Amino acid sequence: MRLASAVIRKLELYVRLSEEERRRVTALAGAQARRVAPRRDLVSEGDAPRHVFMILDGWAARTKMLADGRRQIVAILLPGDTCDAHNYVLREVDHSILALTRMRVAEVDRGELEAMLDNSTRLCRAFWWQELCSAAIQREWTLNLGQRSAFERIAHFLCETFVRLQALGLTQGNSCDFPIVQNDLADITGLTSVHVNRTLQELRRSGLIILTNRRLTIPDLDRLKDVALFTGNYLHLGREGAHLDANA
Amino acid sequence: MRLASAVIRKLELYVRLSEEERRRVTALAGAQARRVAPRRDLVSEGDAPRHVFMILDGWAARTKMLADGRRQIVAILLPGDTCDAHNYVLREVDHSILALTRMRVAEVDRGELEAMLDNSTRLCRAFWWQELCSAAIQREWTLNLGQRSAFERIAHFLCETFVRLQALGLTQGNSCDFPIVQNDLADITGLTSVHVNRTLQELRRSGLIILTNRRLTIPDLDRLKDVALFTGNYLHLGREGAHLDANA
DNA sequence: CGGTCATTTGAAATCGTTCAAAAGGAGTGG
DNA sequence: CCACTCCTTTTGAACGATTTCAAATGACCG
Repeated sequence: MRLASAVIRKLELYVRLSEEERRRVTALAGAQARRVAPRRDLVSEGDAPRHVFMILDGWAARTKMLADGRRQIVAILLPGDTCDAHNYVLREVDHSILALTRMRVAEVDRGELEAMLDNSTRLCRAFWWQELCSAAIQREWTLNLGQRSAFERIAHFLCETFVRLQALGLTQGNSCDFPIVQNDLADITGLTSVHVNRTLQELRRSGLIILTNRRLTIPDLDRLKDVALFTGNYLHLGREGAHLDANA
Repeated sequence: MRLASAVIRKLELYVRLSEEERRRVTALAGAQARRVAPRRDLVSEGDAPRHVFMILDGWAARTKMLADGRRQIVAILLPGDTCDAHNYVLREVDHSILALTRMRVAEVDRGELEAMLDNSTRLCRAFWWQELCSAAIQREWTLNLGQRSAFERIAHFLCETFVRLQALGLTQGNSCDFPIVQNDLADITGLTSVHVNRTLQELRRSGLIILTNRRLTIPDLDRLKDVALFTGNYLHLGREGAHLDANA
């Protein structure tokens, strides 16, 4: 099943899985796949947690709203991401998940996921690792919003997203799909869309990025990282579970 | 042992524990207690994760730094908080933990913690719940920094902290200890300390808070919540695990 | 009583917002 | 294939929130 390949690739950023483990993940993710149209909510604030979502394809955003309508995107979910694996502990979710593009999502039954994890320490660890990485990204976003200027902030988001995609094999050379519109970018960075627009122009003028037609090119990633004060350490992409590899 | 009482109280915000479970937690937390002086790092960025920390007493901050020295406090840790229960999965930590006050901390061996959790689904769930709450708070901080004005932002932080303390029984009527200096408040809210100072004055002038001598009084919490656009839903303090209560 | 750290104040500069409108795509139905 | 609509991007000018820099004041500790 090609469908679940992003999920497997994501897990294997942490640890190499056995054939059997890969088969199981594939079966689980493939069985309950569903299509979602862009701009649709996968989950709405206040819902009781139902299933665990695995993103097979497409981009989504975790969003939070204030009573007066102000909206913040608090996380971007990319192919391979599993979200809310343990949320069933809570009574209701405190945020929404919004499809940014056309998507394919597996809505996994939590019991089945647990059964799978009970059978494999390695998988269990790999899912743990994912969750810790999301938490680390969330902390980095806090830093991003609190300390970086608009210019650095947008540059940082672009670096982060590019590196995340790269790890999954979803980049082509120094470019990648980038389906996020300026309005969303504003909700990600806590800026107005007007200022996002001007700042993007500045990034373009500096030759740091090329962004047209929902496609992003970063001619010199190291230079962009520099201006963004980006270090990838918090993404924990160094195959940190390699000592647990199957068949090693 | 009085020492671990905050830890127990925190866990019991989620689910009522059995005598036996309480005894175990107490033993675990009490055995490896340690004092920490204010302004000392408990954990430094780049360290390999060692133990799990349980805060018995005092306040701490999770901090992240940029290469040029800018610093952001990404979370406040209060008595009863357990941090980094599962961090051992990662190679190195991507942030520091700084004591804001004199503290008492239990440095728990991860194996012992796991052994305890293996023996009790209820405890396991309760620790889960804690971790999910921290993640929810982290998301709320992202919203806070991205969307709220300086005035709302500080008000929101004060609400959140007061409510968290209240849940632990660490408030006295409408006031509580508040050991955070304006400089730290600046690093929490992503503002300059000068602006924090002015905004605090504004909050005082509006009669929303009284803050002197490391002591915070909130004459009308509902009013403060209103101006902060604060809703406590993300703190998940509704005894959400009550259906799992021991002896119920 | 001196020293260190935290709070407060002022004035000028800057970054980012606001409001309003124009220009540029992309898709749809006639 | 054109006309129309909707959505996204871009532009301008004025305004406002927050920062910066520098210095004074106040509180606490040894």
